[in-house]
Amino acid sequence: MPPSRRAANSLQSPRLASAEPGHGVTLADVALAAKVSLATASRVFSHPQLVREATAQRVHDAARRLSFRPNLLGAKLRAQQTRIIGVMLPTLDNAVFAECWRGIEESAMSAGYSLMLVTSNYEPARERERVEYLLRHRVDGMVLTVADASDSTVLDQLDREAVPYVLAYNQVAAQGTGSQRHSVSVDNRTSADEGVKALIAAGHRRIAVISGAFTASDRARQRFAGYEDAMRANGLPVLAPVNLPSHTASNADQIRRLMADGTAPTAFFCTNDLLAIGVISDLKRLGLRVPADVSVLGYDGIALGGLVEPPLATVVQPNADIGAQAIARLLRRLGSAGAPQLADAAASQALLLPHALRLGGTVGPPA
Amino acid sequence: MPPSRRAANSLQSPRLASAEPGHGVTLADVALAAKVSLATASRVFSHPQLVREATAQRVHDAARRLSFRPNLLGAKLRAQQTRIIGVMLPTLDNAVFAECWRGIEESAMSAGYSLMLVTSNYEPARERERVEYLLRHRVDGMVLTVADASDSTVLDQLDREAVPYVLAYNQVAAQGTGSQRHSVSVDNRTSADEGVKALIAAGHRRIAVISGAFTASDRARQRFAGYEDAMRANGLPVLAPVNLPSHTASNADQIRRLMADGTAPTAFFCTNDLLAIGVISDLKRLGLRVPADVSVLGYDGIALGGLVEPPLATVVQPNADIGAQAIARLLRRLGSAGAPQLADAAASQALLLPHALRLGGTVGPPA
DNA sequence: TTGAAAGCGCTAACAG
DNA sequence: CTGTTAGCGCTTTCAA
Repeated sequence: MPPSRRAANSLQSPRLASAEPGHGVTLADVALAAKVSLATASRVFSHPQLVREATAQRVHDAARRLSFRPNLLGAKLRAQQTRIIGVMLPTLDNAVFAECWRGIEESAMSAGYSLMLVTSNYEPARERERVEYLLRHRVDGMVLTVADASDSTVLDQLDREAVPYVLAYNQVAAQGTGSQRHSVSVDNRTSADEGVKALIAAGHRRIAVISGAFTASDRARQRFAGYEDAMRANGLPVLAPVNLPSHTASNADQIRRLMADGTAPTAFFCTNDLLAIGVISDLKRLGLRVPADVSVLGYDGIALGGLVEPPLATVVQPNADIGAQAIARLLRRLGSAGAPQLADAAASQALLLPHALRLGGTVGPPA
Repeated sequence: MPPSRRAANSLQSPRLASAEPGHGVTLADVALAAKVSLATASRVFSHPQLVREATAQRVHDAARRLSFRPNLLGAKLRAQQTRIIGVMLPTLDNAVFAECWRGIEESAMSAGYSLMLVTSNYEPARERERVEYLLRHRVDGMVLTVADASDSTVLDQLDREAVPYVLAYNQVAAQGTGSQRHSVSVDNRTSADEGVKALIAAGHRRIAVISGAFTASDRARQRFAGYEDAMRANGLPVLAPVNLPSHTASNADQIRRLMADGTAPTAFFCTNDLLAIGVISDLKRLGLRVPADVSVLGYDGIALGGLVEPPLATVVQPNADIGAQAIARLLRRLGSAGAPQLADAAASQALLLPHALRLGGTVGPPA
């Protein structure tokens, strides 16, 4: 048999025996049934304005009748763009990122984009692996949070390959560094500074910082810098940060040691809410009352913090909005695919969203 | 020009001007560089055992030199299977599902499968929309949690189209109903029964159930049934369930009304931990102490519950494992693509994972 | 063990 | 407005 031009639809193709409605029905089948060409059928779905109303209707009818379901794979392969956005977050176990995902999913889906989510668990090695994975899927762009944006091989790679991406939570230097990186975050340092100043305004002088590993989070470092700013501005002693290994386990021993000291702090600034909730419990187990004996200020503004009693005092970030804006910015970059770098170079690369302080609750005057 | 058979690799193809390493390099380029055919190059990656060691090495070298990155789209389209698993969860804002995702991601990725996550927000309409979306992406199968597995158009559709899926959290009737649905969950009714019996053993007689909307969660209904079992078995009065609209807002008014009643309950069984944490706070705001004045038992065993003080007493589900097992079962079904229904019909469709009670903490004897 | 050839399902020039 | 045609990048018979 010569390489003959078969009819658009080969009836003898190895169709699976099982009759799965919608499965195996191709656009060609629909075109055949609607008595139009494959191209026209295609247009009905991708460029409806190019096809006459009546024709479109015939195609739609046929599609419905055959329960046609477009195979996005074919479209993507041919179109050389997947309309998939890769998302890499450290973990979903921290509500911050779960809330962020809500914003991401909502704005991506409503813009007709699909998502592929991976988590890095704050590990740079896993970041590389997961990003490579997203790249193999030919995502059109990425929204991600990396451990350390100022020293990230993954970001370097993305830059090198000119893959459009927008950072979420990671805050790139305002400007002047020449970095073309885009980010959406709050101003970590300034907001932390404000939070700690509120602690100082409440009368606290000995304030300690509890944080996760600095290596796993540039945000934690920036927030610590904000703490330093506030303390220095008030002539108060900057205490060495306490870096706790786990957010999700009791760190009672470390807390006990801190409080046993003659010069125990009267307030804690925790660089994230999850940590703050753990610290509050540890304090309670030590027989200390919050905020009567010790005040605790968190950072993140996860919904759960507002649910507990007393409510967690914290620096609130608009988590869902961070996700939504990151997608929005990425979409803008993807839209102007021509010369994106130049197009919005004037616009600030680092979008800073407003933060808020939620005080009261776990913050009160020193004992 | 006749429909001529061009060389495998067309040099005049519209390559984008931008030099993006790895982007645009195809298997054909690699084959050319390695001086083998496209077919051989392909085999090196998909069926290494079919190709001579030395040849494979040449191909690998060329691939590395050109920074070749396989385009999964081409492979998927041709292979007629995507190795993507669709995952639909109600929300990630409830830590139960975030924890479950961890198990899902880990076992899927390590099996070489990709994931596509969508959330339904407990809304059947959105369930349909999101599932259709996953289907268009031609996922090989799905792991999902639906609002109500016993009345789900989405599940009916999946059955009709013979799409392999495994339910997570939704617990299908043990057997006898003839349903071929697969599920991984704990035994909701039995575990709730045990939890409530523990409350009774602690001395409680008036126990109320606080739950989310029954329509949004068959688990909530099953857990309520477990409560009924426990109460009836002990000759205690079954109180009407209190269905709260939101997990993430204060429901203080409803709680106040309940407690104002002359016959206020001495213990609450909340059908999920998030709810329990909210209820505890509401109780505290009413000036009631937990567990001194009122006991609270949750359900889910989210990590956070163990962090608060006092620790949340609860029925613990192995969330990450539910996700991991759901993937494992799905993979088994996908593997034996031939006659899956018959192959493991003997095995229980409904995998019940062990639960555990975590007592103490917010549960004590009645006042 | 390797190569040639035929598509997977869809889109997008280019003609008509 | 519609049809013809040539692939997107990859896998997989079928032959050699």
